Amino acid sequence: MPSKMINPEDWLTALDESGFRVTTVQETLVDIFANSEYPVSAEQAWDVARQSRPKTGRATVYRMVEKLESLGLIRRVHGYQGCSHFVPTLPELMMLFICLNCGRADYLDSQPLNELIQHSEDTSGHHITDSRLQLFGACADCQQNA
Amino acid sequence: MPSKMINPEDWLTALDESGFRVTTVQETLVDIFANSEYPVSAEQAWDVARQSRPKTGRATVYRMVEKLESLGLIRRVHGYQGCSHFVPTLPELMMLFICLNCGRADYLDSQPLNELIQHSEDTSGHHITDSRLQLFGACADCQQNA
DNA sequence: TGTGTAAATGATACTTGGTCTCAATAAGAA
DNA sequence: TTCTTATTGAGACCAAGTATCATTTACACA
Repeated sequence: MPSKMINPEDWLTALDESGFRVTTVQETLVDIFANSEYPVSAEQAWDVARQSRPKTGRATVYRMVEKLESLGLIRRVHGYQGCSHFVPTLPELMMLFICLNCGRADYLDSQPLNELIQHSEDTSGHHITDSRLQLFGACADCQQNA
Repeated sequence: MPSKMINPEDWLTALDESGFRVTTVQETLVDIFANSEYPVSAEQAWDVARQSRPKTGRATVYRMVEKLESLGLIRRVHGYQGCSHFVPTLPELMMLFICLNCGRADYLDSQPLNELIQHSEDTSGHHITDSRLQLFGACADCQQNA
């Protein structure tokens, strides 16, 4: 489902426009992260990358993850097999749901979260600049097939 | 603020009732985690524990963190200096705010989160069994003193 | 279409956070 | 007080992630 709205070409353009050189490793890694419905860790991406590009270095993968994260193209998934997996970012859909059965990621409309944050700011007096919401459970498909 | 509602004695009782033996290290570590307003990591707790109990072992601290977390007495803070810090759990106040300036943790009423989860279940068809919400920003105090 | 230069890469050494093992210690039931 | 067993401390170990540095490659410009 994310793949419908995520275009690896756009990621390469974003990297290019941020002054990074576009290399073949980058293309390989962008494809891996942009096209998965499941959260992907750096180590997993490294394994996959080496299938088509055996000399890919470990550090290169970590460096790439850092770039993609800093450009906001991927985001870290917390509390699912540790905290080292990433999914593509969809700005208007920042409420992330992970199915504990099949592992698939789904993205939910952020509007309710925005309202919650607004309400929390009003009642607590804190100024909220960043938020992290993740939901876990059984996805609609997995409930049907249970 | 959490200290007002958290009683280290209750933690020791909970450990006892779960069949764990109550030892002096446990008392030391329970005090450390229960009394801090700031998120505490296992390594930090180890450092503090050794000030009063120099022979405290590293593994012991990690084992204790595991017990406290499994009993739901502490919870992990994600995305603040990594994901290895813990704060006491306050069941009705599961919306955690961390001030990026002073580092203090504040707990907000979970009711808005419960409603958000209910709404998300209804609209997505997923069955949500667990959630994680964290807010970051500048706390009321730090805004005043800025 | 080459060439120079700086960025990116790969190999590998290293660090850090966390786990495992096992002999010694200590809690608490009898 | 004694016996049993959970807990502990020390240190070896492991895996994820970072740093270093010589080599390679993108790409600006001639």
